[in-house]
Amino acid sequence: MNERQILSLLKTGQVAFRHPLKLHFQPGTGEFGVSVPKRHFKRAVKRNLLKRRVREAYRLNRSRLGEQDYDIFIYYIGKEVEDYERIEKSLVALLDDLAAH
RNA sequence: AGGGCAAGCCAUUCUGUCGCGCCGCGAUGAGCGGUGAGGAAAGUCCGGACAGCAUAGAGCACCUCCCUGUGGAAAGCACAGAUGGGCGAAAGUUUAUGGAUCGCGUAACAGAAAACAACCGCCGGUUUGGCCCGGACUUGUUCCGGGGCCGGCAAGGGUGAAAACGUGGGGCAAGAGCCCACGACCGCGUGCGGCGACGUACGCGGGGUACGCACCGGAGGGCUGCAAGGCCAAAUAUAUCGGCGUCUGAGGGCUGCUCGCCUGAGCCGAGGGGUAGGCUGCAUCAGAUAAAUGACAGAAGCCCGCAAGGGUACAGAAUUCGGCUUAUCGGCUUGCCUUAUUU
RNA sequence: CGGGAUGUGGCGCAGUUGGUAGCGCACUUGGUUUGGGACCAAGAUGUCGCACGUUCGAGUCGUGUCAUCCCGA
Repeated sequence: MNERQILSLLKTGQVAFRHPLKLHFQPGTGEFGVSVPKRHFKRAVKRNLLKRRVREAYRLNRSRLGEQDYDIFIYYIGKEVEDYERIEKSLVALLDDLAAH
């Protein structure tokens, strides 16, 4: 996703939240993006680690969305580095809600 | 064996499951093959490459660096060394450094004084009519002591970060490098050693410190930076108002000033309108463009702990290279110092 | 990625030639008032972001470091 797509998604898309993730979504072509704010994690290593965990969780669980494709952008809202299990749990819950909707 | 110093190096390793970027083959798919973070990729503190703009030239400013030699494109760079200081028992380590001392400034508090000096003090004088007080006696135009006054001195003075060479002797009214001997320091000259900073021996001369500014000398510096710059696409408008100007010349020529040179019809301010998407720059086996180089699990090694168990750093490329600085669990190699024991 | 600025009492700020660190608001105590506010008097409050260096002596000078903020397509 490029900057323009993200801005339009943030503007027009819907929002769901479950600690430590915030999910922006709208029906689309299956675009995906992640952001971890520099404000909470000063070191690039930690930001990269969190982005990779979120991406991995999305990759393994995106099939839960079913037929409909969504453009999705995820903010990492938490202030601590959470382990993979916790992140996956949150994301699965979010995706299940979205699919049910 | 313990402790320490210096230099260099490494940055855990394997397996399984599921995956990612780029390149090549393939047909665009499936697939196959290759390749994919660091010693600091970091901070952005220096210096380059590269790019754009500028560049007839001259002078003055300004900024940076400053012991010596070598290396280097250069550097607030590296290595080796010199001298002084700090730390250490030592191995070592750390820090400062051009010249000149003519000029200016500062040295709080304390202290007599912080750089002209003279508060206490020490010494001399106070006479022919000639200051004051006390004492002596032979009662005076006398003598003694003190104060005051005049003059000399800078040795001593609880301070201070720092006090105007040290010790001994001479000298003097008292004193003083005032003079002498020895020593320390500074400068100059000569010899010797060294490429050199410098060291050393001898001789001669000298006597108020430290820091900063200014001064002098040498070396370097055009400016801006990949959000530079190039290409493509998209979009349009300059309505109106004010000021300056068209060869007696506006404005511009991206570090200041002066001269000079080049260019030559627009420029500046208010106000208004449009676009802000993509490719390239981006490499010599990383080369993305909201950014790949991974996630999870299990062993082995190492460390801590009686054990259960825990720990296994700092940290993630964004045009690129040479340095510097900072962060960093732990380990290896080599050389050296030191302590203890045994032989 | 590049350029620039700022860190001083609780808050907002001063502090140049290095020499006991200040101001306003807020705070505490006392007075005044029936009570409160306002006013008057007194008082407390500081690792000067952190570390090292230069110096006899650093808020001030130098170097490094941390944090915050601003600007630039």
